[in-house]
Amino acid sequence: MRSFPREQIQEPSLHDVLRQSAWGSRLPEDVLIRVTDATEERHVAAGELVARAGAPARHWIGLIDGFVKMSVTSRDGRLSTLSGLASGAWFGEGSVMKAEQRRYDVFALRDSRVAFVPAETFEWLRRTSFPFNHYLQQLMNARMSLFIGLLEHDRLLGVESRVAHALASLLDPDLYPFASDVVKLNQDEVGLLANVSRQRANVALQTLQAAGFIALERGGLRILDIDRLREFSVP
DNA sequence: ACATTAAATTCGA
DNA sequence: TCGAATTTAATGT
Repeated sequence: MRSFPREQIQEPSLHDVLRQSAWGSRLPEDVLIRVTDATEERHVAAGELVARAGAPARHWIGLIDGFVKMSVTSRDGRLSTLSGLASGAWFGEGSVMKAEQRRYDVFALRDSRVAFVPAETFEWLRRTSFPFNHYLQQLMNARMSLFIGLLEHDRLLGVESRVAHALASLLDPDLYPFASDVVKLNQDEVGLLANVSRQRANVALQTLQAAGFIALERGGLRILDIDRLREFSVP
């Protein structure tokens, strides 16, 4: 049999993960235990679906660890990536609250650890917990600014700015409380997020590197100046 | 689209 | 188990 000398790091338990999450940290322990018990956890391999467009939304979904993209396929089969989601992201609350079908496919871009909070539990939290509602408002507000900013960039700005914004959005503290400055995305995946070809993403990334905003590494990059990256705006 | 380079995997002692 | 050889993936132009 083979042995795996490298990856022997113990994963934190689901309960610990939830307790440290942006919303779980606001809840009393007994509530959190109830939520943990109801929540199921899955590992999703890179390339697999986390959620399927058209399926009923029965869960609020948390990305404990990994990277995931939201995308839609149009009727003629064209694929468009709408947004990437990094570790610590909680999403899908919109469809759950409206008790409707999922609007987007969610694909794992790398192996991911995912938590599924049942809709009933989610609704119970909404009915009973003030702090949880406060968190939800903050989350939805952060998402709103993200998408408005996205539209703005998409329509008015050039490729380097779109790439810059796509990267900056991955460090949004409201959406990803535990984000590190190391973004483990290859240039292909950066291209997907900014809606540009891999080759063009490469050129844009090098421009951003020359400006001192990021440092390129193999298989990823390091964010050096998040503020200037966020504000970077050229037509 | 092609060339280069870094990383991962296989192979042979 | 070590390092050289080969394959594969990411990057740069």
